[in-house]
Amino acid sequence: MKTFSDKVYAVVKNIKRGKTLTYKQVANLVGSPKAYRAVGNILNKNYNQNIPCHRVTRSDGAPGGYNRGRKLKVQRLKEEGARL
DNA sequence: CATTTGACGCCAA
DNA sequence: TTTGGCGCCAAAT
Repeated sequence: MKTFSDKVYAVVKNIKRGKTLTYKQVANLVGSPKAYRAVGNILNKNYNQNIPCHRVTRSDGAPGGYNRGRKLKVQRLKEEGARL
């Protein structure tokens, strides 16, 4: 299945440790720079453990949201040494 | 099938 | 600088 959501998963899963991408960047990589909305929506409904969605942040520098609590997200990013 | 929602982004005031 | 409003996409209701 090669749908928009699958591409999003692929991109997010492809994020390496210590690397962070913004929703806009992900949307741009999947081929729809304006689908940033959908990116967040897809990750939100598909909170998957095998997908490092905590490495996807907002362009404003805010961590954004998370399905298990933003604190955890920020904590993980800090531990991984991800920089914005 | 139509409408609403959502972890957003950018621009104008 | 902060707030408000608009635009866009996919999935859920």
